[in-house]
Amino acid sequence: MPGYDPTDFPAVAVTVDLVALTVAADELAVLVVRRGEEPFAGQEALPGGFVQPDEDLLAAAQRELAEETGVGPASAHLEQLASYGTPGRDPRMRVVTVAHLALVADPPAPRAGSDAAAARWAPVAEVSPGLAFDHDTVLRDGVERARAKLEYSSLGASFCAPEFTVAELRRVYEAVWGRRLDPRNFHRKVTGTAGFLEPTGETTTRDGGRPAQLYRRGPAAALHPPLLRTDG
Amino acid sequence: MPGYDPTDFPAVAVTVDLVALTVAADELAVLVVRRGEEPFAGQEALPGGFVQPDEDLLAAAQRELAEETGVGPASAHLEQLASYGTPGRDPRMRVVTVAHLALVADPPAPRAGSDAAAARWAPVAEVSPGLAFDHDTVLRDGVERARAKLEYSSLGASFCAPEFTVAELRRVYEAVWGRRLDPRNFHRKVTGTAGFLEPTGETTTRDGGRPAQLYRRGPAAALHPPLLRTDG
DNA sequence: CCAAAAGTGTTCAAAGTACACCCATGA
DNA sequence: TCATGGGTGTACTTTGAACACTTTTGG
Repeated sequence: MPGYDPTDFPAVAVTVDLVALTVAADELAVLVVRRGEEPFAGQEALPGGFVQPDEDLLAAAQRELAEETGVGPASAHLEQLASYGTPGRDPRMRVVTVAHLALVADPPAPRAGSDAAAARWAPVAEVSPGLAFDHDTVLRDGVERARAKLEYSSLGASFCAPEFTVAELRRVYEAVWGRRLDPRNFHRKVTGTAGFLEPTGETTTRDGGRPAQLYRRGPAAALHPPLLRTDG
Repeated sequence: MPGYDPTDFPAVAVTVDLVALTVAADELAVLVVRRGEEPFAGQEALPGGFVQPDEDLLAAAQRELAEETGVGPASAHLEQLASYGTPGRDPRMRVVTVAHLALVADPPAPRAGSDAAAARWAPVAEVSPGLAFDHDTVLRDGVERARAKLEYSSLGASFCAPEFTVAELRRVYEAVWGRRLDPRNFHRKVTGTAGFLEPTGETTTRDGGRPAQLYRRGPAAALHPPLLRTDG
């Protein structure tokens, strides 16, 4: 391994890409931007950009998320997903991208004024085959990660407002997994798991029916046993 | 996002690092190399190196693994782990490393003749606090990933020779998890899960006791329900 | 009153856990 | 013979799954 010098190693650009997911209208949606330039001009792509010289990878992803949606670090879950660096994935030059997964609570209207002209939240199935670069693969990996994480963590609450009902949380699970869940067993499961939910003491009737308890996300990370395999 | 030009984006080097694990003497061991130059000269580090201009990330990791151990792609499981790019993690310049996790069956004597002079398989606890760069973190993440994957896949067999007994496989699990398992329930579990093991029809007495059936790894990926929480 | 949704109780089946027990081998 | 480890059977407990049922709101 020779000494490090800019001429010693290949020219590689490092970017961060975002798989930003939200649940809107009981459907899993992803943030995409319309490309204005070649390559893939006119096609949609995941938002992304260069990592700045003194910027951590996660910080770069946070910056991108804020730029495209206005969502700050406090209102979304953000974690690294995987890196993609196949030669030729960007025809212009060698680009290694570190993809990140963001779970966003409320679908705030994407800011049209920023550098990414036309950003929008689109149902995953609507854009999924058809994204630029290798972003179909990246999106698939992100959705798969999100599905897996709901099963053994309390991350599903990241898709909900700070205070939410069990029914709202259940609709998140149903949207992400694409499967109906038994409301009664779901209720028993999430309220019966220590640390998963924190009751606020207040109730609401916004779902219809009788007043429902409002909860906040609890500190628990584990839900481990397979969470409800059935439908209702 | 401006056009791509080597002067437009920060100079970043991309490397691959390896968390190569094996089970030797009923203990989880990791491949480390002794550094000969600054920074961290004299300290041990995970093996790694630059990604070549037209080389895929996984291919680069395969090359590194072969260079350091002589192990080819067929005899080891290799997957991407995560990327680490905190500014300053390498004092010389900005380096983003894509860490990979390798599970190696037999601990072949590391090749001393290669560019990494002194490579060795060391018990994880022996080197763990004390590695160069941020490699303690990388190693911790790799071990955590390995532990998790054993629970819901048949990857444990990657630590065994092509043909192995249930007892050998159990010792792998015990080494990785650092916990004793009930031999009888373990046997029932792995032989009772469809696709997990493939009997070869032959037996051996190398473990002592009565002749034991030899198995190969089956195609199954899922083991899902929590695999044995108890000790013997 | 009726529909809809929250929340509880009950029952059944499946899976993990503990452990007694037998079998085959080598020393 | 005895110690060692492979392999089977069995009983107990926990958990998921299905579903009947009551309660409380809005229309």
